[in-house]
Amino acid sequence: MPSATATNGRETLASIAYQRLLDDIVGGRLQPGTKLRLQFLAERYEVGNSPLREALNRLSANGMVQREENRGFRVSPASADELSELIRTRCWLEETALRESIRRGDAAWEEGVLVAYHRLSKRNRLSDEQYVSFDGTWEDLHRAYHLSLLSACDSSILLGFCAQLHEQTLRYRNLSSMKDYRDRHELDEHRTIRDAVLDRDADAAVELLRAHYRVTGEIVLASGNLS
Amino acid sequence: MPSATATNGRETLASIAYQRLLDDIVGGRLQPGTKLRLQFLAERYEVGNSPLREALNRLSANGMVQREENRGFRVSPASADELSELIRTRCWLEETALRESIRRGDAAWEEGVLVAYHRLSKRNRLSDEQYVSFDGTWEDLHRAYHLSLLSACDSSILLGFCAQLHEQTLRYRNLSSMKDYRDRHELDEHRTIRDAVLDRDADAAVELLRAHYRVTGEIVLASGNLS
DNA sequence: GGGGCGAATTTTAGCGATAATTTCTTCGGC
DNA sequence: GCCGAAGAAATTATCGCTAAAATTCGCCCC
Repeated sequence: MPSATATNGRETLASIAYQRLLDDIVGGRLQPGTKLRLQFLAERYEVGNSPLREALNRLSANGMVQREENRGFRVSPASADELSELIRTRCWLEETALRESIRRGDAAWEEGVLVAYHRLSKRNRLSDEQYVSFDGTWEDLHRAYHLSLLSACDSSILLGFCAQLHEQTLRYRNLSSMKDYRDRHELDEHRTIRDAVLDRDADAAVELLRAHYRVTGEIVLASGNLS
Repeated sequence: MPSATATNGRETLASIAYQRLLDDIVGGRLQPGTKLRLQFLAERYEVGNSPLREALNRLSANGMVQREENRGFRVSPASADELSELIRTRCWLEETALRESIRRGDAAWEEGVLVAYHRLSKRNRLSDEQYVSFDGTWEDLHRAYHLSLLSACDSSILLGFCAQLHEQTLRYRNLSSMKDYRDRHELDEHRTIRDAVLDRDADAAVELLRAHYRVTGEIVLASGNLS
Protein backbone atom coordinates (compact mmCIF):
# COMPACT_ATOMS: atom_id res chain seq x y z
CA MET A 1 0.00 0.00 0.00
CA PRO A 2 1.14 3.53 -0.64
CA SER A 3 0.71 4.54 3.00
CA ALA A 4 2.33 7.93 3.35
CA THR A 5 2.98 6.78 6.85
CA ALA A 6 6.20 7.46 8.62
CA THR A 7 5.66 4.71 11.14
CA ASN A 8 7.40 6.03 14.16
CA GLY A 9 7.80 3.36 16.76
CA ARG A 10 4.48 2.79 18.46
CA GLU A 11 1.54 1.80 16.39
CA THR A 12 -1.84 3.30 16.93
CA LEU A 13 -4.96 1.19 17.26
CA ALA A 14 -6.23 2.76 14.05
CA SER A 15 -3.25 1.42 12.13
CA ILE A 16 -3.62 -2.02 13.63
CA ALA A 17 -7.28 -2.05 12.72
CA TYR A 18 -6.41 -0.86 9.22
CA GLN A 19 -3.92 -3.65 8.72
CA ARG A 20 -6.19 -6.35 10.05
CA LEU A 21 -9.14 -5.11 8.03
CA LEU A 22 -7.02 -4.99 4.90
CA ASP A 23 -5.76 -8.50 5.57
CA ASP A 24 -9.26 -9.81 6.08
CA ILE A 25 -10.62 -8.13 2.97
CA VAL A 26 -7.73 -9.10 0.73
CA GLY A 27 -7.68 -12.56 2.26
CA GLY A 28 -11.31 -13.00 1.36
CA ARG A 29 -12.45 -13.53 4.93
CA LEU A 30 -14.68 -10.52 4.53
CA GLN A 31 -16.69 -11.16 1.41
CA PRO A 32 -17.41 -8.42 -1.12
CA GLY A 33 -20.47 -6.42 -0.32
CA THR A 34 -20.43 -7.34 3.35
CA LYS A 35 -21.88 -4.64 5.50
CA LEU A 36 -19.24 -3.50 7.95
CA ARG A 37 -21.09 -2.71 11.13
CA LEU A 38 -18.98 -1.00 13.70
CA GLN A 39 -20.27 -3.02 16.58
CA PHE A 40 -19.38 -6.24 14.79
CA LEU A 41 -15.91 -5.01 13.88
CA ALA A 42 -15.35 -3.63 17.34
CA GLU A 43 -15.73 -7.00 18.97
CA ARG A 44 -13.95 -8.79 16.13
CA TYR A 45 -10.83 -6.67 16.45
CA GLU A 46 -11.28 -5.60 20.05
CA VAL A 47 -10.98 -1.89 19.44
CA GLY A 48 -13.32 1.02 19.91
CA ASN A 49 -15.15 2.64 17.07
CA SER A 50 -13.00 5.74 16.82
CA PRO A 51 -9.93 3.88 15.52
CA LEU A 52 -12.22 1.71 13.44
CA ARG A 53 -13.72 4.67 11.68
CA GLU A 54 -10.27 5.99 10.94
CA ALA A 55 -9.20 2.69 9.46
CA LEU A 56 -12.35 2.43 7.37
CA ASN A 57 -11.88 5.93 6.06
CA ARG A 58 -8.37 5.11 4.96
CA LEU A 59 -9.58 1.99 3.24
CA SER A 60 -12.35 3.88 1.51
CA ALA A 61 -9.78 6.22 -0.01
CA ASN A 62 -7.95 3.41 -1.76
CA GLY A 63 -11.01 1.56 -2.84
CA MET A 64 -11.04 -1.46 -0.57
CA VAL A 65 -14.27 -0.46 1.12
CA GLN A 66 -17.16 1.66 -0.05
CA ARG A 67 -18.45 4.49 2.00
CA GLU A 68 -22.06 5.60 1.77
CA GLU A 69 -22.89 8.78 3.54
CA ASN A 70 -24.88 8.18 6.69
CA ARG A 71 -25.11 4.52 5.85
CA GLY A 72 -21.75 3.26 6.92
CA PHE A 73 -19.25 1.09 5.14
CA ARG A 74 -19.26 -2.13 3.21
CA VAL A 75 -16.61 -4.23 1.55
CA SER A 76 -16.19 -3.12 -2.04
CA PRO A 77 -18.11 -5.37 -4.43
CA ALA A 78 -16.23 -7.64 -6.77
CA SER A 79 -17.27 -8.32 -10.33
CA ALA A 80 -15.85 -9.96 -13.40
CA ASP A 81 -15.96 -6.61 -15.15
CA GLU A 82 -13.93 -4.93 -12.48
CA LEU A 83 -11.42 -7.74 -12.50
CA SER A 84 -10.79 -7.42 -16.19
CA GLU A 85 -10.53 -3.67 -15.86
CA LEU A 86 -8.08 -4.21 -13.04
CA ILE A 87 -5.92 -6.53 -15.08
CA ARG A 88 -6.04 -4.32 -18.12
CA THR A 89 -5.00 -1.31 -16.11
CA ARG A 90 -2.33 -3.26 -14.34
CA CYS A 91 -0.83 -4.38 -17.63
CA TRP A 92 -0.66 -0.81 -18.82
CA LEU A 93 0.92 0.58 -15.71
CA GLU A 94 3.36 -2.23 -15.19
CA GLU A 95 4.42 -2.12 -18.82
CA THR A 96 5.36 1.49 -18.36
CA ALA A 97 7.12 0.85 -15.08
CA LEU A 98 8.92 -2.22 -16.34
CA ARG A 99 10.23 -0.58 -19.49
CA GLU A 100 11.47 2.35 -17.50
CA SER A 101 12.97 0.07 -14.89
CA ILE A 102 14.83 -1.95 -17.52
CA ARG A 103 16.05 1.24 -19.12
CA ARG A 104 17.29 2.87 -15.94
CA GLY A 105 18.08 -0.03 -13.62
CA ASP A 106 21.59 -0.33 -12.29
CA ALA A 107 23.55 -3.24 -10.84
CA ALA A 108 21.91 -2.91 -7.44
CA TRP A 109 18.51 -3.21 -9.06
CA GLU A 110 19.55 -6.35 -10.93
CA GLU A 111 20.75 -7.88 -7.70
CA GLY A 112 17.51 -6.94 -6.02
CA VAL A 113 15.54 -8.75 -8.70
CA LEU A 114 17.81 -11.75 -8.41
CA VAL A 115 17.47 -11.94 -4.65
CA ALA A 116 13.73 -11.45 -4.72
CA TYR A 117 13.34 -14.25 -7.23
CA HIS A 118 15.65 -16.47 -5.22
CA ARG A 119 13.64 -16.03 -2.05
CA LEU A 120 10.41 -16.64 -3.86
CA SER A 121 11.66 -19.79 -5.54
CA LYS A 122 13.10 -21.15 -2.32
CA ARG A 123 9.80 -20.53 -0.67
CA ASN A 124 8.02 -22.20 -3.55
CA ARG A 125 9.99 -25.42 -3.33
CA LEU A 126 9.53 -25.75 0.40
CA SER A 127 6.13 -26.01 1.91
CA ASP A 128 4.83 -23.35 4.18
CA GLU A 129 5.45 -25.48 7.22
CA GLN A 130 9.07 -26.38 6.75
CA TYR A 131 10.06 -22.96 5.58
CA VAL A 132 10.92 -20.83 8.52
CA SER A 133 12.00 -17.41 7.56
CA PHE A 134 11.87 -13.80 8.46
CA ASP A 135 10.83 -12.97 4.96
CA GLY A 136 7.17 -13.45 5.56
CA THR A 137 4.49 -15.35 3.72
CA TRP A 138 4.64 -16.51 0.14
CA GLU A 139 2.40 -13.63 -0.79
CA ASP A 140 4.84 -11.19 0.75
CA LEU A 141 7.69 -12.66 -1.26
CA HIS A 142 5.57 -12.69 -4.38
CA ARG A 143 4.68 -9.07 -3.96
CA ALA A 144 8.28 -8.18 -3.21
CA TYR A 145 9.41 -9.97 -6.36
CA HIS A 146 6.96 -8.21 -8.64
CA LEU A 147 7.70 -4.84 -7.14
CA SER A 148 11.43 -5.43 -7.41
CA LEU A 149 11.03 -5.74 -11.16
CA LEU A 150 9.54 -2.25 -11.29
CA SER A 151 11.53 -0.69 -8.51
CA ALA A 152 14.00 1.11 -10.77
CA CYS A 153 11.33 3.05 -12.64
CA ASP A 154 12.19 6.06 -10.49
CA SER A 155 8.63 6.98 -9.67
CA SER A 156 7.42 6.10 -6.23
CA ILE A 157 4.03 7.35 -7.30
CA LEU A 158 3.77 4.83 -10.10
CA LEU A 159 5.12 2.14 -7.82
CA GLY A 160 2.44 2.97 -5.30
CA PHE A 161 -0.26 2.63 -7.93
CA CYS A 162 1.14 -0.73 -9.01
CA ALA A 163 1.22 -1.90 -5.43
CA GLN A 164 -2.40 -0.88 -5.04
CA LEU A 165 -3.38 -2.83 -8.14
CA HIS A 166 -1.38 -5.81 -6.92
CA GLU A 167 -3.37 -5.81 -3.70
CA GLN A 168 -6.66 -5.55 -5.54
CA THR A 169 -5.91 -8.44 -7.87
CA LEU A 170 -4.63 -10.48 -4.95
CA ARG A 171 -8.01 -10.01 -3.40
CA TYR A 172 -9.66 -11.51 -6.46
CA ARG A 173 -7.25 -14.42 -6.42
CA ASN A 174 -8.14 -15.13 -2.82
CA LEU A 175 -11.83 -14.78 -3.53
CA SER A 176 -11.78 -17.32 -6.29
CA SER A 177 -11.90 -20.98 -5.53
CA MET A 178 -8.51 -21.66 -7.03
CA LYS A 179 -6.75 -23.17 -4.13
CA ASP A 180 -3.50 -24.44 -5.51
CA TYR A 181 -2.76 -21.86 -8.06
CA ARG A 182 0.85 -22.27 -7.09
CA ASP A 183 0.89 -25.65 -8.77
CA ARG A 184 0.63 -23.80 -11.99
CA HIS A 185 3.88 -23.15 -13.74
CA GLU A 186 3.98 -19.89 -11.95
CA LEU A 187 7.55 -20.31 -10.88
CA ASP A 188 8.58 -20.96 -14.47
CA GLU A 189 6.82 -17.80 -15.49
CA HIS A 190 8.54 -15.84 -12.80
CA ARG A 191 11.88 -17.25 -13.89
CA THR A 192 11.44 -16.45 -17.57
CA ILE A 193 10.34 -12.95 -16.66
CA ARG A 194 13.38 -12.57 -14.48
CA ASP A 195 15.65 -13.74 -17.26
CA ALA A 196 14.16 -11.42 -19.84
CA VAL A 197 14.44 -8.54 -17.41
CA LEU A 198 18.05 -9.27 -16.56
CA ASP A 199 18.77 -9.60 -20.27
CA ARG A 200 17.29 -6.13 -20.63
CA ASP A 201 14.94 -7.44 -23.26
CA ALA A 202 12.12 -5.03 -22.58
CA ASP A 203 9.75 -6.25 -25.29
CA ALA A 204 10.02 -9.86 -24.22
CA ALA A 205 9.79 -9.05 -20.53
CA VAL A 206 6.70 -6.94 -21.02
CA GLU A 207 5.02 -9.60 -23.12
CA LEU A 208 5.78 -12.27 -20.55
CA LEU A 209 4.57 -10.14 -17.70
CA ARG A 210 1.34 -9.27 -19.46
CA ALA A 211 0.75 -12.90 -20.30
CA HIS A 212 1.42 -13.76 -16.67
CA TYR A 213 -1.30 -11.40 -15.53
CA ARG A 214 -3.72 -12.29 -18.27
CA VAL A 215 -3.48 -16.01 -17.55
CA THR A 216 -3.93 -15.48 -13.84
CA GLY A 217 -6.94 -13.34 -14.57
CA GLU A 218 -8.48 -15.92 -16.83
CA ILE A 219 -8.00 -18.66 -14.28
CA VAL A 220 -9.63 -16.56 -11.62
CA LEU A 221 -12.46 -15.64 -13.93
CA ALA A 222 -13.01 -19.28 -14.86
CA SER A 223 -12.85 -20.75 -11.39
CA GLY A 224 -14.14 -17.79 -9.47
CA ASN A 225 -17.63 -17.11 -8.31
CA LEU A 226 -18.15 -13.55 -9.35
CA SER A 227 -21.17 -11.67 -10.48
CA MET B 1 -10.93 12.37 -6.87
CA PRO B 2 -11.23 8.63 -6.73
CA SER B 3 -13.50 8.67 -3.71
CA ALA B 4 -15.44 5.41 -3.76
CA THR B 5 -18.14 7.46 -2.20
CA ALA B 6 -21.75 7.06 -3.15
CA THR B 7 -22.75 10.46 -1.92
CA ASN B 8 -26.26 9.94 -0.80
CA GLY B 9 -28.10 13.16 -0.26
CA ARG B 10 -27.01 14.53 3.10
CA GLU B 11 -23.38 15.27 3.59
CA THR B 12 -21.59 14.40 6.75
CA LEU B 13 -19.36 16.83 8.57
CA ALA B 14 -16.42 14.57 7.80
CA SER B 15 -17.01 14.97 4.07
CA ILE B 16 -17.38 18.70 4.37
CA ALA B 17 -14.16 18.87 6.33
CA TYR B 18 -12.48 16.67 3.75
CA GLN B 19 -13.54 18.92 0.92
CA ARG B 20 -12.52 22.09 2.65
CA LEU B 21 -9.20 20.67 3.72
CA LEU B 22 -8.53 19.46 0.21
CA ASP B 23 -9.44 22.86 -1.19
CA ASP B 24 -7.18 24.63 1.25
CA ILE B 25 -4.25 22.32 0.61
CA VAL B 26 -4.60 22.31 -3.16
CA GLY B 27 -5.30 26.03 -3.13
CA GLY B 28 -2.06 26.61 -1.27
CA ARG B 29 -3.70 28.22 1.73
CA LEU B 30 -2.21 25.47 3.85
CA GLN B 31 1.47 25.46 3.05
CA PRO B 32 3.42 22.23 2.60
CA GLY B 33 4.78 20.85 5.82
CA THR B 34 2.31 22.74 7.97
CA LYS B 35 1.48 20.90 11.13
CA LEU B 36 -2.23 20.22 11.19
CA ARG B 37 -3.26 20.57 14.80
CA LEU B 38 -6.73 19.35 15.45
CA GLN B 39 -7.61 22.22 17.71
CA PHE B 40 -6.60 24.72 15.07
CA LEU B 41 -8.53 22.93 12.35
CA ALA B 42 -11.52 22.50 14.61
CA GLU B 43 -11.99 26.21 15.03
CA ARG B 44 -11.03 26.94 11.43
CA TYR B 45 -13.71 24.68 10.03
CA GLU B 46 -16.05 24.69 13.00
CA VAL B 47 -16.29 20.94 13.41
CA GLY B 48 -15.31 18.53 16.14
CA ASN B 49 -12.19 16.47 15.97
CA SER B 50 -13.81 13.16 15.11
CA PRO B 51 -14.94 14.25 11.64
CA LEU B 52 -11.62 16.01 11.28
CA ARG B 53 -9.69 12.85 11.99
CA GLU B 54 -11.77 11.01 9.43
CA ALA B 55 -11.09 13.64 6.81
CA LEU B 56 -7.38 13.63 7.57
CA ASN B 57 -7.23 9.88 7.33
CA ARG B 58 -8.83 9.97 3.91
CA LEU B 59 -6.40 12.62 2.78
CA SER B 60 -3.48 10.64 4.10
CA ALA B 61 -4.48 7.71 1.93
CA ASN B 62 -4.20 9.71 -1.27
CA GLY B 63 -1.06 11.52 -0.30
CA MET B 64 -2.29 15.02 0.39
CA VAL B 65 -1.32 14.88 4.04
CA GLN B 66 1.27 12.87 5.87
CA ARG B 67 0.43 10.87 8.91
CA GLU B 68 2.99 10.23 11.61
CA GLU B 69 2.03 7.72 14.24
CA ASN B 70 1.27 9.38 17.55
CA ARG B 71 2.36 12.68 16.12
CA GLY B 72 -0.61 13.73 14.12
CA PHE B 73 -0.80 15.05 10.61
CA ARG B 74 0.93 17.60 8.46
CA VAL B 75 0.47 18.86 4.94
CA SER B 76 2.57 16.78 2.57
CA PRO B 77 5.83 18.49 1.74
CA ALA B 78 6.42 19.81 -1.74
CA SER B 79 9.72 19.59 -3.54
CA ALA B 80 11.05 20.15 -7.01
CA ASP B 81 11.96 16.48 -7.16
CA GLU B 82 8.46 15.38 -6.37
CA LEU B 83 7.04 17.77 -8.91
CA SER B 84 9.15 16.38 -11.71
CA GLU B 85 8.28 12.86 -10.64
CA LEU B 86 4.65 13.87 -10.65
CA ILE B 87 4.83 15.28 -14.14
CA ARG B 88 6.80 12.36 -15.46
CA THR B 89 4.28 9.90 -14.04
CA ARG B 90 1.40 11.94 -15.28
CA CYS B 91 2.79 11.95 -18.80
CA TRP B 92 3.09 8.17 -18.72
CA LEU B 93 -0.37 7.52 -17.42
CA GLU B 94 -2.14 10.06 -19.56
CA GLU B 95 -0.35 8.85 -22.66
CA THR B 96 -1.75 5.41 -22.02
CA ALA B 97 -5.21 6.71 -21.28
CA LEU B 98 -5.25 9.09 -24.21
CA ARG B 99 -4.14 6.52 -26.76
CA GLU B 100 -6.75 4.13 -25.51
CA SER B 101 -9.37 6.84 -25.47
CA ILE B 102 -8.61 7.82 -29.06
CA ARG B 103 -8.69 4.20 -30.09
CA ARG B 104 -11.98 3.36 -28.43
CA GLY B 105 -13.83 6.68 -28.23
CA ASP B 106 -17.20 6.93 -29.91
CA ALA B 107 -19.25 9.89 -31.13
CA ALA B 108 -20.53 10.69 -27.66
CA TRP B 109 -16.98 10.94 -26.41
CA GLU B 110 -16.04 13.30 -29.25
CA GLU B 111 -18.94 15.50 -28.39
CA GLY B 112 -17.95 15.45 -24.75
CA VAL B 113 -14.48 16.67 -25.63
CA LEU B 114 -15.93 19.35 -27.84
CA VAL B 115 -18.30 20.60 -25.17
CA ALA B 116 -15.68 20.55 -22.46
CA TYR B 117 -13.32 22.58 -24.62
CA HIS B 118 -16.08 24.99 -25.53
CA ARG B 119 -16.96 25.64 -21.91
CA LEU B 120 -13.33 26.14 -21.00
CA SER B 121 -12.67 28.56 -23.84
CA LYS B 122 -15.80 30.54 -23.09
CA ARG B 123 -14.76 30.87 -19.51
CA ASN B 124 -11.31 31.84 -20.66
CA ARG B 125 -12.50 34.66 -22.85
CA LEU B 126 -15.03 35.91 -20.38
CA SER B 127 -12.96 37.66 -17.79
CA ASP B 128 -9.35 37.67 -16.82
CA GLU B 129 -10.43 38.64 -13.36
CA GLN B 130 -12.11 35.39 -12.60
CA TYR B 131 -9.42 33.56 -14.45
CA VAL B 132 -6.73 34.82 -12.14
CA SER B 133 -8.68 34.53 -8.95
CA PHE B 134 -8.98 30.90 -8.17
CA ASP B 135 -12.66 30.78 -7.55
CA GLY B 136 -12.44 27.20 -8.63
CA THR B 137 -14.78 27.42 -11.53
CA TRP B 138 -12.11 27.78 -14.19
CA GLU B 139 -10.20 24.98 -12.52
CA ASP B 140 -13.26 22.80 -12.57
CA LEU B 141 -13.70 23.36 -16.29
CA HIS B 142 -10.03 22.78 -16.87
CA ARG B 143 -10.11 19.53 -14.96
CA ALA B 144 -13.27 18.47 -16.77
CA TYR B 145 -11.67 19.18 -20.11
CA HIS B 146 -8.56 17.16 -19.41
CA LEU B 147 -10.52 14.27 -18.01
CA SER B 148 -12.88 14.32 -20.97
CA LEU B 149 -9.94 13.63 -23.24
CA LEU B 150 -9.21 10.45 -21.33
CA SER B 151 -12.74 9.48 -20.47
CA ALA B 152 -13.11 6.85 -23.19
CA CYS B 153 -10.14 4.79 -22.00
CA ASP B 154 -12.60 2.41 -20.38
CA SER B 155 -10.78 2.18 -17.08
CA SER B 156 -12.24 4.11 -14.21
CA ILE B 157 -9.23 3.02 -12.19
CA LEU B 158 -6.80 4.69 -14.55
CA LEU B 159 -9.04 7.72 -14.74
CA GLY B 160 -9.00 7.92 -10.96
CA PHE B 161 -5.22 7.85 -10.90
CA CYS B 162 -5.07 10.59 -13.51
CA ALA B 163 -7.50 12.68 -11.52
CA GLN B 164 -5.33 12.24 -8.45
CA LEU B 165 -2.25 13.36 -10.35
CA HIS B 166 -4.16 16.31 -11.76
CA GLU B 167 -5.01 17.42 -8.25
CA GLN B 168 -1.43 17.06 -7.09
CA THR B 169 0.01 19.09 -9.93
CA LEU B 170 -2.70 21.69 -9.47
CA ARG B 171 -1.44 22.07 -5.94
CA TYR B 172 2.03 22.83 -7.22
CA ARG B 173 0.64 25.37 -9.68
CA ASN B 174 -1.15 27.14 -6.88
CA LEU B 175 1.90 27.03 -4.65
CA SER B 176 4.12 28.68 -7.20
CA SER B 177 4.15 32.38 -7.64
CA MET B 178 3.45 32.27 -11.34
CA LYS B 179 1.54 35.47 -11.88
CA ASP B 180 1.60 35.63 -15.62
CA TYR B 181 0.50 32.09 -15.88
CA ARG B 182 -2.28 33.09 -18.22
CA ASP B 183 -0.01 34.97 -20.58
CA ARG B 184 0.98 31.64 -21.90
CA HIS B 185 -0.95 30.39 -24.86
CA GLU B 186 -2.70 27.80 -22.80
CA LEU B 187 -5.94 28.07 -24.66
CA ASP B 188 -4.11 27.55 -27.92
CA GLU B 189 -2.51 24.46 -26.49
CA HIS B 190 -5.85 23.15 -25.36
CA ARG B 191 -7.27 23.78 -28.80
CA THR B 192 -4.48 22.08 -30.68
CA ILE B 193 -4.76 19.10 -28.37
CA ARG B 194 -8.47 18.97 -28.96
CA ASP B 195 -7.97 19.08 -32.71
CA ALA B 196 -5.39 16.33 -32.72
CA VAL B 197 -7.64 14.21 -30.54
CA LEU B 198 -10.69 14.72 -32.71
CA ASP B 199 -8.55 13.93 -35.74
CA ARG B 200 -7.68 10.67 -34.00
CA ASP B 201 -4.03 11.48 -34.43
CA ALA B 202 -2.79 9.70 -31.34
CA ASP B 203 0.91 10.40 -31.79
CA ALA B 204 0.40 14.10 -32.27
CA ALA B 205 -2.12 14.37 -29.46
CA VAL B 206 0.15 12.57 -27.02
CA GLU B 207 3.10 14.73 -27.96
CA LEU B 208 1.09 17.91 -27.55
CA LEU B 209 -0.31 16.79 -24.22
CA ARG B 210 3.10 15.85 -22.89
CA ALA B 211 4.53 19.16 -24.03
CA HIS B 212 1.60 20.90 -22.33
CA TYR B 213 2.46 19.26 -19.02
CA ARG B 214 6.19 19.64 -19.40
CA VAL B 215 5.96 23.36 -20.10
CA THR B 216 3.63 23.92 -17.18
CA GLY B 217 5.99 22.01 -14.96
CA GLU B 218 8.97 24.03 -16.08
CA ILE B 219 7.18 27.30 -15.50
CA VAL B 220 6.20 26.21 -12.02
CA LEU B 221 9.72 25.02 -11.31
CA ALA B 222 11.19 28.29 -12.54
CA SER B 223 8.84 30.66 -10.76
CA GLY B 224 8.04 28.53 -7.78
CA ASN B 225 9.58 28.59 -4.37
CA LEU B 226 10.26 24.96 -3.70
CA SER B 227 12.98 23.22 -1.81
C1' DG C 1 29.43 32.85 32.66
C1' DG C 2 28.06 29.80 28.94
C1' DG C 3 26.43 25.46 27.25
C1' DG C 4 24.38 21.01 27.48
C1' DC C 5 21.79 17.43 29.74
C1' DG C 6 17.65 15.95 32.27
C1' DA C 7 13.25 16.27 34.65
C1' DA C 8 8.72 18.61 35.24
C1' DT C 9 5.12 21.09 32.79
C1' DT C 10 2.44 21.99 28.94
C1' DT C 11 0.61 20.76 24.85
C1' DT C 12 -1.31 17.53 21.67
C1' DA C 13 -2.86 13.30 19.75
C1' DG C 14 -5.44 9.01 20.55
C1' DC C 15 -9.27 6.65 22.24
C1' DG C 16 -13.80 5.39 24.40
C1' DA C 17 -18.40 6.49 26.07
C1' DT C 18 -22.46 8.87 25.21
C1' DA C 19 -25.68 11.88 22.83
C1' DA C 20 -27.89 13.35 18.56
C1' DT C 21 -29.28 12.57 13.54
C1' DT C 22 -30.34 9.83 10.07
C1' DT C 23 -32.00 5.71 8.04
C1' DC C 24 -34.44 1.37 8.08
C1' DT C 25 -38.44 -1.35 9.65
C1' DT C 26 -42.82 -2.25 10.99
C1' DC C 27 -47.42 -1.45 11.98
C1' DG C 28 -51.69 0.85 11.36
C1' DG C 29 -54.94 3.36 8.50
C1' DC C 30 -57.02 4.50 4.18
C1' DG D 1 -52.30 -2.81 -1.83
C1' DC D 2 -50.14 1.52 -0.85
C1' DC D 3 -48.88 5.45 1.72
C1' DG D 4 -47.54 7.44 6.10
C1' DA D 5 -46.06 7.60 10.77
C1' DA D 6 -44.00 5.88 14.86
C1' DG D 7 -40.47 2.89 16.81
C1' DA D 8 -35.94 0.64 16.32
C1' DA D 9 -31.25 0.38 14.86
C1' DA D 10 -27.20 2.06 13.12
C1' DT D 11 -24.24 5.76 11.91
C1' DT D 12 -22.30 10.12 13.03
C1' DA D 13 -20.62 13.69 16.12
C1' DT D 14 -19.29 15.81 20.64
C1' DC D 15 -16.94 15.61 24.79
C1' DG D 16 -13.81 14.11 28.23
C1' DC D 17 -10.07 11.19 29.77
C1' DT D 18 -5.60 9.01 29.15
C1' DA D 19 -1.18 8.72 27.36
C1' DA D 20 2.45 10.22 24.61
C1' DA D 21 5.38 13.93 22.77
C1' DA D 22 7.23 18.72 22.64
C1' DT D 23 8.72 22.50 25.34
C1' DT D 24 10.44 24.79 29.10
C1' DC D 25 12.94 25.45 33.01
C1' DG D 26 16.40 24.36 36.25
C1' DC D 27 20.53 22.06 37.42
C1' DC D 28 25.07 20.48 36.87
C1' DC D 29 29.34 20.48 34.57
C1' DC D 30 32.85 22.61 31.91
